[in-house]
Formats: sequence, structure tokens, C-alpha cells
Amino acid sequence: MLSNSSKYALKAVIYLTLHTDDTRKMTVKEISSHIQVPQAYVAKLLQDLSKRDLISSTRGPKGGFYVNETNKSLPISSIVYAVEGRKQFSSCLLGLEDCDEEKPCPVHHRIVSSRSRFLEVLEKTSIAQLAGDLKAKKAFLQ
Amino acid sequence: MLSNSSKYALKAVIYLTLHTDDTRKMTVKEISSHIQVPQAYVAKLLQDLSKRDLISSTRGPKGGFYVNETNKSLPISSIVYAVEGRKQFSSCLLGLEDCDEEKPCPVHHRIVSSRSRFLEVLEKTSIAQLAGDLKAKKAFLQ
DNA sequence: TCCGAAATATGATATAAATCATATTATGTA
DNA sequence: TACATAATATGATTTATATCATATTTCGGA
Repeated sequence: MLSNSSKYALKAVIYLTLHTDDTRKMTVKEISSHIQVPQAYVAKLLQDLSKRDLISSTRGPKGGFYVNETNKSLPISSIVYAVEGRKQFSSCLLGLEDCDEEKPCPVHHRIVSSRSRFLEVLEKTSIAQLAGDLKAKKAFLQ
Repeated sequence: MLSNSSKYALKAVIYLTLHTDDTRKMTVKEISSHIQVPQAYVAKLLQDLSKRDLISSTRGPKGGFYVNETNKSLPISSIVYAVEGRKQFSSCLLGLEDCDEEKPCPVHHRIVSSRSRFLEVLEKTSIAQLAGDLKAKKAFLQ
């Protein structure tokens, strides 16, 4: 459903949302140890997210990654799409080039509703909302 | 959502359902040209499906691949699961090992319904049903 | 019974995703 | 200003997926 990279990125960003802000940053080492994802791997992912302004970072001592208020309010789809693109989420389940409502593949109508519900969740749920569930102990990261 | 292999396999099996039965077989060459998938690739996929008795085949002249009545009534999930396994379809969206109703990850409850609807379609729709839509011109393969 | 047509078995290659490693740059602090 | 700490840039390696190639086995028909 999601690539490993997306999963790792989401876990990292959620973790950052719980534990950082403009005044509290966190190093890759800390993050990776807490979410149990290889350090070099999560570093690459976070660097990319930072370059795209989906999270924030500062270099040097006392530096690290963090999320600001703007970052927190982004939908989880922004992370997923940044990491693995959006194509696979909208393309035909059978891979047909011009499958649509008018000329549907045989599975199209059968899965269109569940798929759009899924995408709606990705696009309408913010990182902050997920973090909120964690804070309220309604959900867990491990 | 689905791997290329699954897409190819489904297309091939659907095509076979439309054009073959115990008395009408079809060679890999014919199949691959009709569904525009590389011949050697679809050959490997079909051989595997045949070994698992999800489709049928006979060797030698006048031989080929085909689907019998039992094959046709299989759910599309059987093809997908044979080709790429079922794990990814049931595992946690964030990849958490022990995410479930009691100890959900922060996305679990938000996607559980759309995901199970999706799986329900895979598991309750037969190949024959898809082929039926094609015959009735309610759907198209290209 | 021999030949050719077909799947089967097996493995090689190519491409993409995942993972690891390191030299470079920026910055706070002594 | 020098040093240590952190991200950044870059690329190498590994693993999985996709793709290609071919020798072997099976079997119908001449």
C-alpha cells in the first residue's frame, strides 16, 4: 500500500510532531533510534522532506530536524507524495493507460469508492491530527 | 496498489477467461500480443499460475493455456496473492508489527474501512464476473 | 516413431527500491 | 577564530522486482 520509504518518513514526521518545535530540535540519531529505522536511511528521507519544506531543519550544534506549525498542518499525503509520487495512487488498478469512468477497466467501478475514500483520508488528515491521537493515547507508534 | 506482475497476471487471466476453455487453448505468444505484455514475462507468470492450479495448461502441439470452469470462479485475490503474496494487503500502513484494533497506529482507524472494502472486492469478485462485464461491454481491457 | 509445437525449468540481465557510507558545508560556542 | 556538531550532497552497495533468454520436457500428428 505504501512503500517502506513512505512508512519511515511518516513515522519520523509524526515523531517529530510530538517532540519538536521551533525551540526543540532533534538529531537524526535520536529520531532513528526512537522509531527504529536505519539512521542513514531516515537521514536521506528527512533531508529530502526538508528541502521540500515539509519539515524544517537547522545545521550545526544545537541543530536538528523539527516541525513548525505550518509543517504540522500539512496533510499526510504531502509526505507520501513527496517520497513516492502520486501516480500509483491514481492510476488504473490494471495499469490501463486510458481507464476512466467512460471507458473503465473491469475492476474500475468496483474499487473506485474505496480507493477515493483512502485517498481522502491521506489528503484530509493532517500530521497534527495523527499526533493528537497519539497524545490522547487513542493511538500508538509501537 | 498492485505490482506490475499482478496487473499483467490479471489481464492475462481475464483475457483467457474470455477466449479459452477446455476445448480452446491459447499460446503465450497470442496472449502476450493481445494484452501487450512482454511474452517471456507473461510466460513466467502463467507458468506459475498454472503450477498453482489457478489456470490450466497442456503442452505440445495444440496445447496452450486456458481456464476451466473452476478456474473462472476463483476470486481475483487468488491471482494477486499468488503473484505477490498477501502480506502487504493486511499489514499496518505504517509497518508497525503489532498494530491492531486494540493498539492501533494513528492511521489504523482512519483507513480500516476503506481498506477492508478494497480487500472485499478482491476476495469476492471472481474472474468470471470481470469477464462478464467485458462481454456485456460494461467494461474494457483497452 | 519421428518431428515440431507447445509449456516448463532455470537462470541471466536490467532496473528500481532500499540501505549504507562519507566528504562537505553551516553554525553555535568556548 | 577554532572546534565540534549537526545537516547536506553525493554516490556506492545491496536487495527486490521486472525483464529476457534458452535448454528441456511433453505431446499431437504425419
